[in-house]
Amino acid sequence: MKQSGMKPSDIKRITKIFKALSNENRLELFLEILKINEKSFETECAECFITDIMGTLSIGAPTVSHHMKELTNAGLVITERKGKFLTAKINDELIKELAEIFSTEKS
Amino acid sequence: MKQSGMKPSDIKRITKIFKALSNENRLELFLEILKINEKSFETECAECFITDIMGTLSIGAPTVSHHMKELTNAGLVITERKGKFLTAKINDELIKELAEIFSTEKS
DNA sequence: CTCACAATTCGATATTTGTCAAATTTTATA
DNA sequence: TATAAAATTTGACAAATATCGAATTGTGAG
Repeated sequence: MKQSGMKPSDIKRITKIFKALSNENRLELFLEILKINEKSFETECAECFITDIMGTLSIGAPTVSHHMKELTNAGLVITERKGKFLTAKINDELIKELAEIFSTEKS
Repeated sequence: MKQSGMKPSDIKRITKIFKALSNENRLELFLEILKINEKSFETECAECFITDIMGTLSIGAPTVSHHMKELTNAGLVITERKGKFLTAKINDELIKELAEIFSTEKS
């Protein structure tokens, strides 16, 4: 029961995380990055090229750029520029923290 | 990796859940209900009186009412009227589903 | 060097959201 | 039944958000 005594700053940080996941396009971006992250469990190459994902979404490049920044600011993903391209990978530590919030004794 | 092939309707449903948790006051409401839910694991009385929580928040009754409806609509909590009062308990099934989204092979 | 392409920034706009005060409804009880 | 307390509904409004098109920047390839 990790969430019992939560500091106001934690509340704020966590709402920011959930807000980042509360938009359809942003959630799809995140899940896509998460999927790549899982797939490349054995191989250590867990990077994901954002350009590739873009095609599957019905929004323009400026909006994707904006959404990526929100996912990054929330701490959910870590981005890196590879030449012309932007890559992203999952911040596994944060995911672990989120998993704990939803882990209950009533399994 | 439950989230890989997710239907559009699922995406929408899940964004609604995260949106419900993306506001500070609503998250505090939810966590408070969750705390009661966990505490009363052995005893089967997992209900939580909303009036009691209200005092800890700095918003008025209409806003609390509105927030409770959002948590309910998202499926996170189940409410019931007990006389004059409103009680809420956690929808454990949904919490389990959320836990799965964040469960990763990279434990 | 320049061209093409990926990404970002900027400015604008329509929509959604959080909150409140006032009015209304529900329910227990004096 | 009359009152009070809890909750909800309604209507309003300011603030935040998602998205876009246009302009700009960064980068590798020819």
